[in-house]
Amino acid sequence: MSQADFESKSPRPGRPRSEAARIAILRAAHQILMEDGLGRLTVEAVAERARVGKPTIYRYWRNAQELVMAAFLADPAPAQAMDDAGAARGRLQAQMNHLLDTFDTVRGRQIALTMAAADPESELAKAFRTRIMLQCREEGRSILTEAESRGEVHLTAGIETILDLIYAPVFYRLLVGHKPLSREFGSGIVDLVWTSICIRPSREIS
Amino acid sequence: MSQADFESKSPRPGRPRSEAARIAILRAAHQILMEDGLGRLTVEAVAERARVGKPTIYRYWRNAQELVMAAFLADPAPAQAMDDAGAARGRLQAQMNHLLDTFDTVRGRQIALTMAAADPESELAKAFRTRIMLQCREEGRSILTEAESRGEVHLTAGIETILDLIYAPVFYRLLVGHKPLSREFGSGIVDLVWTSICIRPSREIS
DNA sequence: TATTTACGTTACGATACGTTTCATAATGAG
DNA sequence: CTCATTATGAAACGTATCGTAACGTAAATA
Repeated sequence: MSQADFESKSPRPGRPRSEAARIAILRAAHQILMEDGLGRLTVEAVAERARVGKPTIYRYWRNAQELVMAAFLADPAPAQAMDDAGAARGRLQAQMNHLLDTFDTVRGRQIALTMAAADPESELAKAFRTRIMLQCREEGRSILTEAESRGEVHLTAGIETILDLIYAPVFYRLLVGHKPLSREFGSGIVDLVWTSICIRPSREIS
Repeated sequence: MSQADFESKSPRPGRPRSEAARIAILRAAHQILMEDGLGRLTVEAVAERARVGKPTIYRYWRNAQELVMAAFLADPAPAQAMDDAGAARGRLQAQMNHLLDTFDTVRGRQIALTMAAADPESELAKAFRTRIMLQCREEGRSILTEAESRGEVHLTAGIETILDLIYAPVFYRLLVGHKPLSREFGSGIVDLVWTSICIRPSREIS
C-alpha cells in the first residue's frame, strides 16, 4: 500500500496541516516584500510576522526563494476583462495600459526582480515566469495572430521577437529604473511596433 | 590643513596602500562572479581568494555590492571600433551584434543582474548603469540622430523609447532567460525598429 | 487508548556581515 | 637613527540568518 493509495483511501492519520498557518505565512511574506523588498526578506522575519515556527515554513517551501514565488502567485494581480470586439491595435494598447497599471508598482518591480534573480534554467523559475508572463504574453499573441489572419499585420520577424519588443521595454525600465514607466511610453511602444508590422503603413502618425 | 591639502602637498605619512592588494581583490571578485554568480559572492570568499584581510576590502569598498560593481568596471569589455562610414541601418546592426557578443556571456548576465538588483535611486546604481549603458546607448543615439538629420528616419516616438525598444529585449532575454539570445534575434529587433522609423518604408523585407 | 503527523519554541552548527584588536610592515618627517 | 602614522593580514567579536534537530503539546485516525 503506497502513499498514494493511502491518501486515496482515507484521511491521513495525525494532525492535519493548518491552512491558517499557510495563509498567514504567504501574507507575511508578501507584506515584507512590499515593505522591505526582495533582498531583505528572511525566513526568520516571515516566521515572526506570521507567528509561526520556521520548521512550519520549511515544511511547505524549501527556501526563501520558493516562498517568495509562492507569495506572489498566491495573490494574483487582477485579470483584465479583455474586450474581444475592438480593433487589434486598440486592444494591444489597452492591454499595454493594463500591464503598466499592474507592473508599475512596488509589487511589479519585486516580481520582476524575483524572476531575474532566479536561475533561469531551474524548474522553479520556469514555472514562475510561465505563470507571470503567460497571461499577458498569450493575450498579446492572440491579438497579433488574429490581426495576422485578417491580413492586417505580418509577423515575419517572428511572433516571439515581436512579443519581446512589446514587453521587454516595460520590464527593462521596471528593473533598471533609468527612466520612468508611463502611459506615454506604453503608447510609444505600441505605436512603434504597430507601424513596423502593419501591412498598410500609416504615415499620419508622424 | 584639510585632508585634501595634505594630499596635494606631500605624500601621506604611513604605509602606502597596496595596489597589488587592490588588484587582487578586484580579480578575485570577478572570478567568483564568473564562477558562482552574483548571489553567491561573499566578502569572506573574496578575501580568502585574494589572500587579503576583510578589513582591507572594507577600506576600499563599503559592501559587497560596491565591490561587485567595481570589479566589473575594473575589467571593461572591449570597445568596438565603430565604422562611421556605413549606412545607418548597417551600423545599427553591427552595433547590435557587438552588444550581443559582449553581453551574451556569463559576465553579461551577471552585470545585468547586478544592475537590476541595485536600488535604482541610489547614486551608486546610477553611476554603475551610466557606465554600463552609456557607451552602447550613446552609439545607438548617435547613429539614429545622424540618420534623422539625413532625412532617413523619423524619431517621432522619442529617441529614448526607440533606444529602449532596441536594447531592452536583449536585457530581457539575458535576465529572464525564457528564450536565447542570437544574431537572428538581434537582426529581428533591428529590422522591426528600422521598419518602424524609416521614412521610406521598404516592403521587400516581408 | 496508541499512533501518527503538525504545531511553535528552543537550540544547534555553520556561514557571513561589518567591525575591532593586535602585531607587524612600510612609509615620511625630524 | 627614532618616532609617528597609516596599511596590512590574522584573529576575534557580536549580530544575524540559514536549515535542521529536539522537544512538549496539539489534533487527527484507527
